[in-house]
Amino acid sequence: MLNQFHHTAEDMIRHNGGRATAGRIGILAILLAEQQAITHREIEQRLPQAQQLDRVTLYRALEWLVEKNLIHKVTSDDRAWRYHANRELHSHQHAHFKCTGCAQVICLDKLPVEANWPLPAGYRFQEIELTVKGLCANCC
Amino acid sequence: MLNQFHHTAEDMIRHNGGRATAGRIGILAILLAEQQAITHREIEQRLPQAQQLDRVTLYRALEWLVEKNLIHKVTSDDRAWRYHANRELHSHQHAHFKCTGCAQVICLDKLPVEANWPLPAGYRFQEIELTVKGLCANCC
DNA sequence: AAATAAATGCAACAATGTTGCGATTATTGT
DNA sequence: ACAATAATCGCAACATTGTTGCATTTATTT
Repeated sequence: MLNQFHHTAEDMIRHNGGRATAGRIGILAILLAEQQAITHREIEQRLPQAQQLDRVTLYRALEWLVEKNLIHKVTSDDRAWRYHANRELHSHQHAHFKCTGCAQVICLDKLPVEANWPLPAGYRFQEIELTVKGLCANCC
Repeated sequence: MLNQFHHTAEDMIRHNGGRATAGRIGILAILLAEQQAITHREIEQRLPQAQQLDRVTLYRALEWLVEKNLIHKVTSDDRAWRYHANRELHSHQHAHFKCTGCAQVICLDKLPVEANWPLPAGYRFQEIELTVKGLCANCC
């Protein structure tokens, strides 16, 4: 199961001209296997004991993966970034849902908001960051 | 000019049954005078030398003001909250704009998104947090 | 002016993230 | 398979933002 993701992860990394290190592969595999966007801390916890990474290495690997557009970063209100693998079905711009009960973050696939946002004169639009807050099925 | 705001600030605080301390009044006056949402740090810088507050006091005053609904907090991607005075024209829910050049944050008054968001079954909607990113007139 | 609850300031801590730099390792060319 | 090399890693130290506990001060009430 996870092996499958390991293989995919390694491919994705090599296709981007990066070194296929155990750390990067492990991290990306975890993010590919995960339905939700998870934090640095949660990634650490999911890494097998045998291959724990230094915190700095983890941050740098995540930074690299974001740069290469293999994963994306979600801003949240608890000052911790969450990460999620990029899949084709996700348009570059999509919304996120955060449960105010358990802090789980999932991606919502559509972003039903026009990019032509009514900004003040002279302002230029770049992107939208949208988080819907509420309670997930478990916390309801 | 700022005196005007001081007066208003004091009124707002007293109407909410809180103590009208120099710190609270000063902070709220600054936020009332400001067009944008500003950080803890920026508030500190705008406070006159004569009445600098302890960092903790500032945080607690802001917390109180948010609680009393006199100001609101804006989540951003740089892990720092920004604060802005509540005005009647702002509906409880509104969007924010953040300039990726100068990090300035302003409030956009409308939130043209229905509250009936298409969430997964069993999920309950609470609120929307929306930030539009781009360049402000100065940074364009 | 005294009593009292509310607000403040200090010290210490917590969480998240970053920088510099020497050590290690994946990859490439032979 | 081996050596060379640049990319990656790990450690230590630091930065930023925010929080907690507790003793002191202060705005308000009586």
